[in-house]
Amino acid sequence: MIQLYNTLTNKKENFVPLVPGVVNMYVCGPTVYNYIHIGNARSVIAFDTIRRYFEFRGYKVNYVSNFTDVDDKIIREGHELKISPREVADRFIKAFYEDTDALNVKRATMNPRVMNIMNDIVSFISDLVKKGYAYESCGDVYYRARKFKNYGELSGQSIDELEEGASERVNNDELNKKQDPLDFALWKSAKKGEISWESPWSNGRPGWHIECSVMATKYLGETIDIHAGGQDLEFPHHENEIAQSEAKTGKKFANYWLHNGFVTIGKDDEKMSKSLGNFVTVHDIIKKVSPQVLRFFMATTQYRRPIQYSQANLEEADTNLKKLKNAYQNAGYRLQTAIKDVPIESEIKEYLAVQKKAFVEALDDDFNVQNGITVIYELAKKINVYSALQNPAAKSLVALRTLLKELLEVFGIRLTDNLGQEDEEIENLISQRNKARANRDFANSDAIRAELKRRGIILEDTPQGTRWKKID
RNA sequence: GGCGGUAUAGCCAAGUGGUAAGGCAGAGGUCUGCAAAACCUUCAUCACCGGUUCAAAUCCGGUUACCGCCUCCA
Repeated sequence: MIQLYNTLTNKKENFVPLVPGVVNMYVCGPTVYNYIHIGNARSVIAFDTIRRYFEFRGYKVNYVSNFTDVDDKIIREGHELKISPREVADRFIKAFYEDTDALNVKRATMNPRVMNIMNDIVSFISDLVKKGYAYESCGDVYYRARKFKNYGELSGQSIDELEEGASERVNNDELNKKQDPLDFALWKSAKKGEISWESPWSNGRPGWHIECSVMATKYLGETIDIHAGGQDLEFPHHENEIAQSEAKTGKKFANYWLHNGFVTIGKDDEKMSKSLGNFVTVHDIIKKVSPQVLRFFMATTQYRRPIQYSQANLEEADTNLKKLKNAYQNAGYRLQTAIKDVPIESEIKEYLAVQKKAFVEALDDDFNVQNGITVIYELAKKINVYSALQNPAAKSLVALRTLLKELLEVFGIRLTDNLGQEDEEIENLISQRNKARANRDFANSDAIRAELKRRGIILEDTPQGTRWKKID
């Protein structure tokens, strides 16, 4: 039984989907006005990993994540680049896919865009107006927060406390239009020259929160299993989504709310964000660090914990990932000389079952990837020990490395064999080197090894002979 | 001020009452001509104070420090 920490109740709960075997999840996606930063990547990777785990456990996952392509920042960016908002969005949606593909993030079942569902948004808002949950004011439409009785439920705040915070910062212009400082915009009339869409109230565009309510209910149903996003979206974004959706449908919006922790940066572990200006984009980072390493680094930290982004931590992830790759490749190499015609030892069979069970128990517990990765290290060690035996059975080697591969897939890590083969020139150099070694002409043999290393080829002498691989 | 989250070895990090998993780094060793890869051994009393208990990192009370949300942000 999978257990999830539900932000709505602040408790770990058994996960029971509405439809057995199916998970409908909605994940808040980025505003596409720039390359994604590693904080966005963290969220994307965290929920991709969770999705992969659900699939590993046999669920079918319908995964919907939006692109916010109507927004002040996009309009501003468009002005600067002298292109339309749509072109800004197109450009950075393309970049989003490039970056997330590099991170081996599975494509969402669907990535709806705000511009494409304008009619649905207008109709959703109209319903809220009809029901008395929203009102028009000077061409804008606002949501009556106080009218929704559970307002504040998700963030655990009483409405009066929220009111206090809100009243301090609402400016006069807003205050004049709003009946209450807590009310938030569903529709904003366009300023002169701004991109806009027609509506019963004004030519304008939607407020920020409404798109997710519309998309989630439109594509996944009035009640969804899981709604996810960054911790900073808990209030007001998700609070407002609940208010909008539940006021309209009269049904519970989402059964489980999942929020990922932040990426921190610098010696003070400060939150990284676009507004603080201390952000690092994935686009830049993967020029220097293998995207697989970044993926491994993030996927092996439990989604609710903060992640400290630092060179040292990335390097450690790199070391650890290499170790796992080596185990896989060591077994692959040994396969060539392993005994073919014997069955898997029962001890190995049992071992694999025990490890897999331990992995599932770990991840079932609110995706405790730390304990999951411990199982994987244990498995890697076993593989190395088994590979070093006098007479390993090919079938056991295959079974061992298959489990390793399968488990790492959950983290979005793809293992491959990278042993070099069938390169005549390199094979020749290796056999020259081995002749030199046999003659104890180590000066010569080391020179050959150094030359190959210069060309990106690593040699490893094993009891089964010399193998080589490319530096990755 | 309100709400929430952290605090375990040099670093990352498991562990919710029974005597501190795992990884990195470090030290020693095995294998190797030397390497590489790998394996073995070694390395902490859990922020602080007080309490409950036969027994607490784990429960209770208090203190301190850090982070986040309450305004656009994953």
